[in-house]
Amino acid sequence: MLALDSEITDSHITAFRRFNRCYTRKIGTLREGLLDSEFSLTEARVIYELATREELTAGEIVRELDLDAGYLSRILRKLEEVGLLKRKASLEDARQAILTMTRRGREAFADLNERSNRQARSILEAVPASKLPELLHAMRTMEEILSPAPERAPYILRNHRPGDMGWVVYRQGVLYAQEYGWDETYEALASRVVADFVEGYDPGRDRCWIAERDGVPLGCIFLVHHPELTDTAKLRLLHVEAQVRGLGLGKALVGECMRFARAAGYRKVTLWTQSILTAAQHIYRQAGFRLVREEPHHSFGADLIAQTWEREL
Amino acid sequence: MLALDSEITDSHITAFRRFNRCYTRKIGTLREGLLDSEFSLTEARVIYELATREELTAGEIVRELDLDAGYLSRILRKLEEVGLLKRKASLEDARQAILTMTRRGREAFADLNERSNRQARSILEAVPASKLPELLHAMRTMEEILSPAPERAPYILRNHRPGDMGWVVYRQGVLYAQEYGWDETYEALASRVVADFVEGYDPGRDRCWIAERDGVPLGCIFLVHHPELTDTAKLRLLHVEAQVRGLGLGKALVGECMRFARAAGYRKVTLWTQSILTAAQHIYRQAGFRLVREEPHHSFGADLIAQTWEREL
DNA sequence: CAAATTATTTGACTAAGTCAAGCATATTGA
DNA sequence: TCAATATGCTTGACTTAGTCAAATAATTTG
Repeated sequence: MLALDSEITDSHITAFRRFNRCYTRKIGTLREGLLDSEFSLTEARVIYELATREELTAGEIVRELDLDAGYLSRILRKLEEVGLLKRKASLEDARQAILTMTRRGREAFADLNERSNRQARSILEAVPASKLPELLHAMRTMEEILSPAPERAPYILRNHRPGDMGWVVYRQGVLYAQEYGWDETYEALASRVVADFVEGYDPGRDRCWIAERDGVPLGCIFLVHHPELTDTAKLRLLHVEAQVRGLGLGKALVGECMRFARAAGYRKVTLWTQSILTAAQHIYRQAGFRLVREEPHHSFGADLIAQTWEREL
Repeated sequence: MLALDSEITDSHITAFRRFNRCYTRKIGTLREGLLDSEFSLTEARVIYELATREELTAGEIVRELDLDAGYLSRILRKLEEVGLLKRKASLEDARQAILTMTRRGREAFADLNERSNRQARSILEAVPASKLPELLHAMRTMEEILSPAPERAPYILRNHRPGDMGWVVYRQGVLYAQEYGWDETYEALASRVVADFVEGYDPGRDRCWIAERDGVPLGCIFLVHHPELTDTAKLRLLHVEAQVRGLGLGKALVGECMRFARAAGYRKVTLWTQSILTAAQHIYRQAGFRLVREEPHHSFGADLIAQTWEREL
């Protein structure tokens, strides 16, 4: 298609430029924080590179920060003169010098870093707490789309802590209301499940995992002991936030669960789900579960088919 | 953890700063587009102001763009010399001059604009077409969150809908964990309360209000019928988000509750709270409640004094 | 109407960055 | 092998962007 070799319209460009204006203004305030330090913005960027990556050469910094080589040369001399930086001869190439920060250099970096953190914090503090996850997610999205960085966004799995139980009920309530129109009785059910989990919590037999990135929760799963059968565990409340689906997060959560179940000595894991939650079914099947029972019912304001899945360990 | 008065963690700050680094770099390439034009970035900003807003004075530009007055003075002289700008005497104040672009000035602006558009387009063209909507959505999200909303929308009180129950548990869990170090058993309790509310919901006797602004929930309150006493209601789960305290939201929520309680025919409203929640006590007292009982207990991982308050209607 | 304030201009200055030439070392190809 | 060329870094000379304080003229205030 020759004529339309892009789908970019004027309104896209307008939106993009409007964002730039808005963000440039925000960033302007960030710079002010460095203003009373003894380093210029560029010097601070150089110090950042030197401090966060060991054994650099001048050329690497030039390429990384896209600086003029002469300018950098002077900056490095200044840093060396004030004792923040040491050069040592490179064995591979006598034209280069290996740059390393001195202890004082690392201190200067720590100070700059602290300043920047405070600046960043002051901006984030002005954001309503409820909007913070949304903001951080939007930033991450932009980064991943704009920068060709191929590395897959890392997430971490951690156990629950205060705040998580409510988050689970909250997000699942919103999610299932949005996607399937379930009413608040689902939240009531989820509330009961988390309440039971917390009150009956036995660290050897129960566990909750929260998947998190940049301090923002992305998904969760629970493994709880069966009320009657000692050798059976129940997998509950699996969900993955809509924006991060397709990264294998669900699979990772279930995998973590199964590892724990095995280590805890369970012989069997069961789970209860709904037929319309097809993405989850795929994950369960992959994890070795099989569907053992189906049953129509009316719950959460909808007609559903409940499913029971099982897997022997 | 020290008394955290915000929920901003190191990982949030790291993520924010990582985005800034990434985006600063992107913006750097945007500037290059102006490099081969005859105007500096600041000159371009001045031209933008002059072209998009008629009848400016120098002082207005100084305030709008936060420039040094002397610097601006020289920029304006340059623009006038090359024939982009005309000054005419102000009738109101002879010290000022009214600045207007000439036809050539508007052409120069159109040219700059075109350049910026091409730059923006070239960045957007590098984005896979399938990711474009996601990118633009993320930008708009950031803008809306970061830039101070122009109109101060007042809050509204509305009844609950799907998503709210979970939000209540979530926010209260986070709030009390942060402010008082309560553990997740508080969330378990709140979960049970909302579950009971939903399952026993009787529209004539029970109600939940969510305070909301711009679609963002800010606080909540519940009024539920007493399990045994027909003429008694219980007020539960009052909370106001930290950022909007001091606006009288708590008072408004309790007031709404009391109006409903009267209309529903209750003769008495009781509530159970903790002695450390002093801000709430003030609201209860103002609303005509009186403290009838205190009792020490250990709950939510803390030593507390429970209070029962009552008010006859 | 004098004193204080405001809007703008001017002169003197500095910080930040660019460009090109130069030097020493490395690499390449006849 | 060695001359030609490329690379890594430095230096000098320069420009551009921006700051600061004093000056000037008009306006407002007590």
